[in-house]
Amino acid sequence: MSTTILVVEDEPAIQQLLSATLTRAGHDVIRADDGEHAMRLLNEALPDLVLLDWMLPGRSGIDIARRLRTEERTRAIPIIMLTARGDEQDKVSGLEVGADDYVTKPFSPRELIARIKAVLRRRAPHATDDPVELGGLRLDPATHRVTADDQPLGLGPTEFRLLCFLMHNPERVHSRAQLLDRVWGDHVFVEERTVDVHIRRLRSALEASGHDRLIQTVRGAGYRLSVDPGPQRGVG
Amino acid sequence: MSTTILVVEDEPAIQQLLSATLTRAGHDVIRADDGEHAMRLLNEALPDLVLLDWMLPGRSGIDIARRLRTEERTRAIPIIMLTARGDEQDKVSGLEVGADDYVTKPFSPRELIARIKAVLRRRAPHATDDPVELGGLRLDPATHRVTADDQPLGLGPTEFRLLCFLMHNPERVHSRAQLLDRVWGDHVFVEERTVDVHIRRLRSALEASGHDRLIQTVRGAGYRLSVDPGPQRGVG
DNA sequence: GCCGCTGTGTCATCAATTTGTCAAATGGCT
DNA sequence: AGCCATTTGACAAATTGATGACACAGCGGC
Repeated sequence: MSTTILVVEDEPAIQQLLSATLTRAGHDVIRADDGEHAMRLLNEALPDLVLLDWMLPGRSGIDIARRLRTEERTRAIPIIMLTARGDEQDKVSGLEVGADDYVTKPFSPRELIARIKAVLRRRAPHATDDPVELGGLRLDPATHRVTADDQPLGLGPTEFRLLCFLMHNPERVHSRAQLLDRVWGDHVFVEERTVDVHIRRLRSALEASGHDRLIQTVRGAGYRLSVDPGPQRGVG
Repeated sequence: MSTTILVVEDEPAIQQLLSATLTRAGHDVIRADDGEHAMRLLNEALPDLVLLDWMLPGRSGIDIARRLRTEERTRAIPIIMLTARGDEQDKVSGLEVGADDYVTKPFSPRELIARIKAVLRRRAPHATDDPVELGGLRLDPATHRVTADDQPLGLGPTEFRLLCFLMHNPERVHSRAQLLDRVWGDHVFVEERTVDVHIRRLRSALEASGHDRLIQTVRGAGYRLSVDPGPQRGVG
């Protein structure tokens, strides 16, 4: 998970703790000691999420949040605020300004991580939940079911994702690199040949119903999902 | 999105917050301070959705919900209730009366918007407080009873809510995170693995009658309630 | 107030699947 | 035939889910 988190916290000890916790959880961390500092950093690069202490010297947390929400460029960035325990007023004002969630001090690292994860997940646009159908093959993301001519198929998680991607982007050749990016995730370190293996696994699952012919190999280029078998070599 | 939302909330600050949040999200807002007020507004024009505080002075939220569900004219209007955090009884009674969803206070605006959107999207299904039945399993929100082939079952509170949610949303695969959100509540902090444990408890309660097979594990995705056992891995 | 219950959330551990890689086999193309 | 790209079968490591045990908080009875 290569998400960058901006931590705005004046107390060095807490800042250190936050930073360590987040780093250990696999996030990149940028730190700011106060509002001014935070604003400067925000001008350089936009983080994926802002973790904001509500009680800051000078410009208070609420100011920063408000400003983030005002400007077009930063409006979409999720904000999690750190508040003192039991300060209801903080929570209300924070949520009013548009914070996405809050964590009360003292916080448990696990809880912090969990909330960050939850917020990031919530903001992820829902991948289309509509069923796709093609050449007798039917895949329903919502129920996580696949049928070939109404016969249920059992696929492993990766095969499912692979087929899901192919069915949403049929009639197009996808290189192995593209498939790795889109199906496996951004920058995972996996051999390109591994794609072959999963294509094979997917094919053998489709074999029983003869739907394996939908997955075509384009020599030197990649794979394609198509009802049309395509021309044979030398044939018009 | 020109949806009109009726907000029923007695506390001015919260009402203000709700109104601001909803307006910013592009909804039209009508406000009522109490049950009577709400009823008067409902006589004038029907909103597309009602956001209802469960704890109201005078006529309680549950009364309003019940009345909305009773009258033909208002029966189809989706209801989202606002409950205090962790009030189990509220959640259960809310489901009984037929609320479509609930949000616990304090709530995050983003979450609220998301739930409203979700409810509006699926507006159609969701029987009210009628008993749900599926594959010989029968759950009656009104009496808080569950039977398997007419044999009464004893379930703990959480297991009941879990089963209730699953039976209202069958076939669909729910990730652990989604289940935590929908069954446990908004701002609770529990491990995702805990869902496994409760699924197991629910299963062992259903085991005696063999209904545990209704609860299916979808590896890498979550859980699903369905009569259709689904295929084994690799089988066509 | 004390005590035993019930319901919950966490863990540690075990079992089952899934997955990334290799290396050898296959097959197309020139 | 010779060169490559792709297909396949086999494997060991890594994930992921199922289970049983446990500690603890809340509750009601005594």
